[in-house]
Amino acid sequence: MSAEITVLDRLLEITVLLQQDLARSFEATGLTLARTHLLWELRRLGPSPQQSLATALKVSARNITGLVDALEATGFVSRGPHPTDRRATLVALTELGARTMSAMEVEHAQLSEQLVAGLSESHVAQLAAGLEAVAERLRTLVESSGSEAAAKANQRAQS
Amino acid sequence: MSAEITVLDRLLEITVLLQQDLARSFEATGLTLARTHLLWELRRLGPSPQQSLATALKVSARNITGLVDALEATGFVSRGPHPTDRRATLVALTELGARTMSAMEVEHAQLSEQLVAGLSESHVAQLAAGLEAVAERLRTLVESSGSEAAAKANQRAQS
DNA sequence: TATTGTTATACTCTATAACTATA
DNA sequence: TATAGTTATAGAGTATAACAATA
Repeated sequence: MSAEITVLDRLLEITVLLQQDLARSFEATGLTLARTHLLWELRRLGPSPQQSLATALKVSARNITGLVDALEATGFVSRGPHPTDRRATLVALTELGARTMSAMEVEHAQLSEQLVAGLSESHVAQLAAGLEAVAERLRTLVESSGSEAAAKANQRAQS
Repeated sequence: MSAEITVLDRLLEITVLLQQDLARSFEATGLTLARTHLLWELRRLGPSPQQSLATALKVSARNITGLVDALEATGFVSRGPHPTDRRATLVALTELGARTMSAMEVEHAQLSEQLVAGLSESHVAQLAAGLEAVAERLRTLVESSGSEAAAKANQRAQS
């Protein structure tokens, strides 16, 4: 019983620590978490209309406008015309943006190794499997909450 | 090599999912993450001066003023005089605040169980041990970055 | 009519600096 | 002099709603 609580508590602790570590690695570039997240997706997707980024980041279109404004002003991305849709703009990584993301990818790989340094192959495999199981349960919870959220809110509002 | 990457990537995914799930559970109460965090600490510490809360949450005193303002306006906490130091105010949970935190504690326990539901006792124990190892490495990284951060920033600024 | 992106507006979290009242 | 909390100011992230240009 207390063992289960420990897993969640450890995950919450790790959540905080990971964010601190990521924030530290951004400091040197002047980037923030939200802006880096956008760059990271852009590297994965290639040049994209803002609408695609809004969907990928699960964030409003207005929010993307602001993030791209800031990233454009600091030289990490550029806006260009969409080849076929004149309503849309294509956001692309600049050379600086691409270089920054490459460096971040290296740091990501280093952190991956450091996190499990000293653990045996089999322990790492077990850990990965356990995390996959936890992630699967969380995915189910979050997805199902989409439909339950409204019902719950109504329930409590009436009580 | 790719196994290590999987552990970090899983943790990052879980980080996002956990925050979504927590946000969902706040929705019903009208609380936000930052305000709930304050209430959670208050429940642990008991009635506290704002300065103690600033230290516990690792956040500026100004920030605490804003959070307590909002929580006071919505009835979750109350401000009272400090018995011996007339400069300080004592922040305490109201009956609503205490009731809300009790409910949240129950949800926390339920989530703990759901996360590892279906896993055997020994798997859960292994998972907890693996997470403890990862957390330990992260703690070391974040602590050491405190002194390294300045040096790294200088390095990159010069290159 | 529907979609893309922007302007307008607003709220939350966060920080630093200056100031007041007390220690 | 130092500390607790507030006011003043600022910036980042987020959201909804109204609007223009284009599909």
